[in-house]
Amino acid sequence: MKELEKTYNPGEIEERLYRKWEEKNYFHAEVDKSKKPFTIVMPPPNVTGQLHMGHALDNTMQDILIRFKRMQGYSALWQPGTDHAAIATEVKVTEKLKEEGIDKKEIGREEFLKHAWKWKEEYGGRIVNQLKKLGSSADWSRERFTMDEGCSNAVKEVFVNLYEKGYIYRGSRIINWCPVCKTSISDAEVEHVEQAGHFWHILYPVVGEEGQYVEIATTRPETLLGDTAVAVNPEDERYQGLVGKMLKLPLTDREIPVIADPYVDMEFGTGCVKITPAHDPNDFEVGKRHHLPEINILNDDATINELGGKYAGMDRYEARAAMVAELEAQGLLVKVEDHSHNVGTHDRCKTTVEPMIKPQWFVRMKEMGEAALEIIKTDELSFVPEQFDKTYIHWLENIRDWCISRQLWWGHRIPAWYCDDCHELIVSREVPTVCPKCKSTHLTQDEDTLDTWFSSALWPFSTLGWPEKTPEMEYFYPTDVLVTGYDIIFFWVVRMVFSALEQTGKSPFRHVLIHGLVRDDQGRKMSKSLGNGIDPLEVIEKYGADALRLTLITGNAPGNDMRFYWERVENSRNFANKIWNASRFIMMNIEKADISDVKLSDLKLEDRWILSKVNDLAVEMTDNMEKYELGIAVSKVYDFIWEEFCDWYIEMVKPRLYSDTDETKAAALWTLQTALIQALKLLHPYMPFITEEIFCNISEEESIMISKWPVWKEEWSFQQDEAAVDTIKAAVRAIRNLRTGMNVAPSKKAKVYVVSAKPEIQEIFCVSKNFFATLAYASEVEVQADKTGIDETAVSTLIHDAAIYIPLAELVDIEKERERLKKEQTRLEGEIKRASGMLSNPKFVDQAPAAKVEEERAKLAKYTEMKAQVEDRLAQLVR
RNA sequence: GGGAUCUUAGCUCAGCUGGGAGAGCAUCUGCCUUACAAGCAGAGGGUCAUAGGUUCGAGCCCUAUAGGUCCCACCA
Repeated sequence: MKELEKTYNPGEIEERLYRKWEEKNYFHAEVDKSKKPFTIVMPPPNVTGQLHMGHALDNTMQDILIRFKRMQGYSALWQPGTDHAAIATEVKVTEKLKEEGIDKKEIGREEFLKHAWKWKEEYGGRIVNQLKKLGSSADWSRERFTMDEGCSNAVKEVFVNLYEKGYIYRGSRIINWCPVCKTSISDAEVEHVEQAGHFWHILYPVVGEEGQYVEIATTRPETLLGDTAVAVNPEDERYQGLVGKMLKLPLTDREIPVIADPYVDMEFGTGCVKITPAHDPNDFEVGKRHHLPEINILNDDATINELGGKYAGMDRYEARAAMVAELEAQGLLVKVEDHSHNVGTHDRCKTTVEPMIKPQWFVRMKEMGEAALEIIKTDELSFVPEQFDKTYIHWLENIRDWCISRQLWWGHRIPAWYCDDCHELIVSREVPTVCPKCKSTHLTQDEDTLDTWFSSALWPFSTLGWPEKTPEMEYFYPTDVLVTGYDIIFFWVVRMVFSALEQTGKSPFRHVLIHGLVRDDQGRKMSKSLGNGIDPLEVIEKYGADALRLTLITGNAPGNDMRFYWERVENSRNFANKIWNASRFIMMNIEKADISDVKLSDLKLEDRWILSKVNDLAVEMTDNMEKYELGIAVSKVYDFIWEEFCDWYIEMVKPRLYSDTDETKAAALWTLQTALIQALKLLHPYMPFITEEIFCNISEEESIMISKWPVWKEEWSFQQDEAAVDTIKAAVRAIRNLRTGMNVAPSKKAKVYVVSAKPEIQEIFCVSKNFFATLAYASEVEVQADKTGIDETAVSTLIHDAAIYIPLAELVDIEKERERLKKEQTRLEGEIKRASGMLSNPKFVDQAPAAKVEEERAKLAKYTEMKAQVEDRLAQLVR
C-alpha cells in the first residue's frame, strides 16, 4: 500500500479517475432483464452553451441519484444530450456572421444553416466536457442531440400525429411578435416587466355632432392607426345613446363605430376603450365578436407600415411622439398621466413584444392540458417538494393554445407543404412529391421552424428511440425522476408531460425533483450583465469537483434558492482533506498487523460501536436518499466521518496501534478499514473522486463506483455497545470540561477515578481505560465501587451512573468547586421539575404515547439520582 | 388582482410524519498532541417575525397581522 500525499490534490486525480471510468465503460447502462431499471434523462443544455452554477447543481443532483442507484444494483441509465436552442443559437450565429461582414439574409437559408452546423460542431462538445469535469457519470455512448436524425423523426411523427388528430392547426391569430428577433414567440416566453409609462387621454369626435367627443385613454397611442371601433359597456348608462354612432378617428380619414361589449370595465378610466384588433389580444377577441376589420399597421421590425399614412416608415416610438404632438396641436389631447404598467418583453432579448396578427401554427391545448391535470392527481406523477403541484396545476388550468411556429431557420422545419397551384396544405412525415388534390408537382415547404421546446418536450422518449419500438424504450421508459429548476416547469416539464401522455400513454417520469437557483453571496441572480456569475470550472480548478458538489448539496432544501459562498467551498475542501488524512493515517498503520482473519468476536467495545454506527448510518442515508433528501443524507455521513470516526474512534484506537504488545491491534485496524470503506461508499455519490482514489488504495476491489451500496447487517448491530460508548464519551467530555474550567494545561496528565456502584458501568470503564490517555489526558484510570482511597481534595464531575474524580490537589479551589456543584444542582432541579411536571399531569400520562411517558420516567429517575450524588459531594465539601 | 413561499444564533441556512433548538462561517479561550493548523479541545450567542387558536405538549398544525422574495394575470 503506497503512502498518500499530505494534502489532497484533486486536479490530477480527478482527470485520471474520470478517464479510468470512461475506459472501463462504467457509465454505460444496458438493457438487462436481470436487473431493475432506473432512468434519469438529463435536461439537455444548449449545445453551444457554457456550464454555469445552475447546470452544476442540477447535474450534481442527478449524478448523486444515478451513482446511488447504480451501486444499489439497478441498471442505472443517465441519458445525456444537448438542445439545439433555436433562438439562442441563431442569434449567436447571426452575430458571428455579422462580425465577419456576412449578412444572414444575403446568404440565404441553406448557407446560413451550413454555418450554424459548423458552429455546433465547433462548440457542441464544450459543455459536455465541462459536465465531465464535474464528475457526471452519464452514459455518453448514448448522447443525443435534439436535431439528430432520431429526434427529428420523433418531432415529425408527433407533429403529424397531432395534426391528424386536429390538435395542431394553422391559423391567423394574434401572437407575440419580437421585432428584434423577428419571430413569433409563445406566451411562456413573454416576461411581464413593470415599466413607467403614460396614459394619454384622447378625444375622438362624434360624426355629425359638432363639438361632441368621446374620450378614451391609452398607453400606446400609436396603435390608434389600427383602431376599428370604440367600445363601451352595454350596462353603462352614460353611453346608452352613443352605441351605434360613428366616430371620426383622429389623424386618419377613417370613421369607426361605437360598440357595446361587456369586456369594458365601467369603473376604469373613462369607460370607453379604443379597439385595435390587430395589436391587442383583448381587442382581438372583441373584434371577432363584432366582426370588426383587423388593420395591421406594423412591419416586422415594428416600424409603421404603409397603412399608417404619413407615419409610415417611422419606428413605433418615433410615431408615438409624432402623433401625440399632432393630437395636441389639434386640441384632441386632453391630458397625459403618469402610469406604471406591465409591459410584455421577450425573455431572451428583453425587447418589448408587439401583439400582431399573423398566420402561425398552434397546438390546441384543451384536451392534452386536461390529461396533464388528471395525471398529477395520481401517483404516476408528483413533484418534490409537493408545493410545485400547485404551480403546475395553476398554469395548466389557465393554459392557452401554444404557438409553435418560429420565423427562424435553425430548428426543425415544419413538415407542411403548400401546393403552388391549388394552395392545398399537405402535412406529411415524408417529403411529398405530388399534390393529392390537383396532382401538381409544384410544392413548397412551409418556411417556419418549430419552437425549440417542441422537440425538448419529446426528450424523455425520443432519446430512447421512440417512435421505434426499441428495447430501451421498453425497458427504461417511463423514466424515474426528472431533476430540474422551478424556472422551467412551464416551458418544459408541463410540455413533456402532456406530450408523453399523448404519444406514449404514460407520464414520462414518476417524480420531478425541483431545485432552486444558485445566487451570489448577496442573494442576487447570477447574470452576465451583472458580472457576478461564478464559474463552476474555476471552483473545480481551485478546490476540486468534489468540494463544489458537496457545497451545492449541503444545507439547502429542495426547491429553495441558495447563496454561493467561497467560504462554504473551503469548508467542503477541508472535509475532503479530513477524509484524506484519516485514510492516510490508516494506511500508515495498516501494515502493523495482519488483519486477514479478524473475526467479529475479536472486536473490542469501541470497534463494535463504530461498526454499529456505520451500519445505522447506511440505513438512515438510504432512507433519506430514497426520499430525495440529499442534503440531509450527506450531512449525516459528514458528521459520521468527521466526528464519530475521526474525532472519537481514531483517537480511541491510537493507544492500541502505538503499543508494541497490544493483541487487539489487528481488530482495530480491521475495523478502521472496514468502517472507512463503508463510509466511503456512502459518500461516493456525493464526492466520487476522492472516495474512489482512497478506495482503490485500501481495497482490493477495482472501483468504488461499481461496488455494492451498504445495507444493514444484523451481525454488525451492537445497540448495547452504542449506549456504552455514549457513557464513555460523556465521561470524557466531563473531564475535558472540568480541566478547561480549571485551566489545566493539556500537558499535565492526571489520574482519573471512576466511581460507580453498578458492575456493568464499571465493566464499561474497565475495558476502555486505555484510550482515556489520549482522549482525557489521563495518566492512569482507576475504576472502583466507592470512594475508598480518593483524596477529598480531588475535583469531581458527574455523569449518569458514575462519578469521576481527578486528584489535582494543588489546583483545587474548594470555593470554585462548590460553585460548580451548586450550578449543577440547580440545573438538575430544573430538569426534575420539568419531568415531574409532565408526569404529574394526568392528561399527559393518559394521552401521550406510552414510550414517551416511559422516556420521561427514566429521565426523572436519572436526574434524581444525579442530584443525590451532587448533594452528597456538596455535603462532603462542607465538612 | 390571484397564487406560492419565506421570517430560527452576528452572517448564510438546515430542522423528516408536533415530544427537551442545529450546522458552516464569524467571535472568544487554550493547544504546532508523531493523520490532518485546510487541524484538535472548550466557550459565548436564539421569548424560532407578531397576536390569537387547536393540543397533555407547537419552530413544526389552523387563523389573522406586519415585512421580504418569487410566479401567474388581457384593466385599455
